[in-house]
Amino acid sequence: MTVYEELLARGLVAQVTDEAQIKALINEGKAVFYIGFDPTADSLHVGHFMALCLMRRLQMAGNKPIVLIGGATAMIGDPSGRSDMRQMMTPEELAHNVACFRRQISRFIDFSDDKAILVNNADWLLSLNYVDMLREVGCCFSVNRMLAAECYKQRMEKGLSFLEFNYMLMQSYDFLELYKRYGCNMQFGGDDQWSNMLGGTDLIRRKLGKDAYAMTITLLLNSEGKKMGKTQSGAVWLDPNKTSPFEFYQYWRNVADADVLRCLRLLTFLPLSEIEEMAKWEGSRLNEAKDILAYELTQLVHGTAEAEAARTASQALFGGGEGEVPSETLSEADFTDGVVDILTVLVRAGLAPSRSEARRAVEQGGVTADGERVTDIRQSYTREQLQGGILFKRGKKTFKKVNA
RNA sequence: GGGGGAAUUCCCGAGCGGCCAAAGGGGGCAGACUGUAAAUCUGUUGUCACUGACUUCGGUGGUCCGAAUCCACCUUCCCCCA
Repeated sequence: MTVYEELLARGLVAQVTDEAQIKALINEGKAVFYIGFDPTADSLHVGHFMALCLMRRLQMAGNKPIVLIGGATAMIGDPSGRSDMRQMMTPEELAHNVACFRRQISRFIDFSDDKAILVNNADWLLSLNYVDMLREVGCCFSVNRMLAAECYKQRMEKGLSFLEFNYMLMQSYDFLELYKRYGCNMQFGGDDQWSNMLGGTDLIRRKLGKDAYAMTITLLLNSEGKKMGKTQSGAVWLDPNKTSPFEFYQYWRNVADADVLRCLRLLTFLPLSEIEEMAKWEGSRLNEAKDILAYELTQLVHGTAEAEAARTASQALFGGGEGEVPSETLSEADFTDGVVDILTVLVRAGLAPSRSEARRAVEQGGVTADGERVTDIRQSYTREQLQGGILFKRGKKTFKKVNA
């Protein structure tokens, strides 16, 4: 199976400019392609992960990846598909984010022996002269066409600032610049990037009279059409300090039945034949597929040791075996007269954001300590009781081992 | 630049002087049922020293016994005209 066929079969391909050309280029390993990552946070998330995996697949097939960090574009903010303007970041925040991105990306892509390139568009965008830019690049864009683009639809109602409106030009300029510098002939990106990417291929054609190609990756949506990789407390991050390997594992272990197969295909490197086998599994057996999904992804992002640990911990909690569970150690200050009350424990362990919520959880019978339901909000524990650690659960899926 | 309108709790959105911690929906959380799934039903959803107190309705100041509700100024956004 060729690389392109595999991408298709996995459902990774959303839109392409010229399928025949793209197919030929990447199958023969002749693509020099780039994907841009705007450092809008201090960690990559699942969407980035998909893009990086795609890079890896293509790199393995002999193509050359260029990772573009959007140090300059992040200062503008891509309005595509957004309903609100992004918050402007300070240069300090940006520099920090860029450093975080670099560190994480290098874990996924092999930069040795010039097999891949990492660049920052701040290196060329920041020094541009406004009037020159308008004359050279601005003249190639039709405002009429831009406004008609699907990605601005929401913004046509809520308002779109001129700042953000320029984002498309910046991204297009990046593609042109990379084409000139490295012979970059292809750009990949999330499906929401389609118009920006087309802007690039258009610009290259107008300025250089050359063809370049673009392909977008399917957005990771669940069966209800919502973006995956998000929890109520925010994104599922790749940084273990922001989303622990255990939480990361649990996120995937808990996907809906209807989404497991799609996730396996889109996110893992497991052979398609194996995944098709799992498609035959029904009912509760799908839990096995979820475990495989969770394990595979945790391994890719955090390594085998962490994946094993997360799996063991998970099985311990839900199955009854033994394993390392996330824990929290109380400090002297948490004890009053040698005891801690249940509400303090829940808040300190991060199982409840406030005492009020902890109280409600207990009152509604949602809290257990070592399997025993806690029924009294005045319940308290001595240092000795906590010495060996007590497993507190809030609901079925959130827990912490608490030690004194 | 001129004219009109809006800002409410996580989101949407009601409220237009006391009965407002603020309707309704969505989302979240918990319980029942389950397979760590989905669907369904129930409860809950500002904080705390929790049958009470405190802080919240863009910001600041004011009127009033009393303001999310009235007045002034400010900030931001939307719409129409240019």
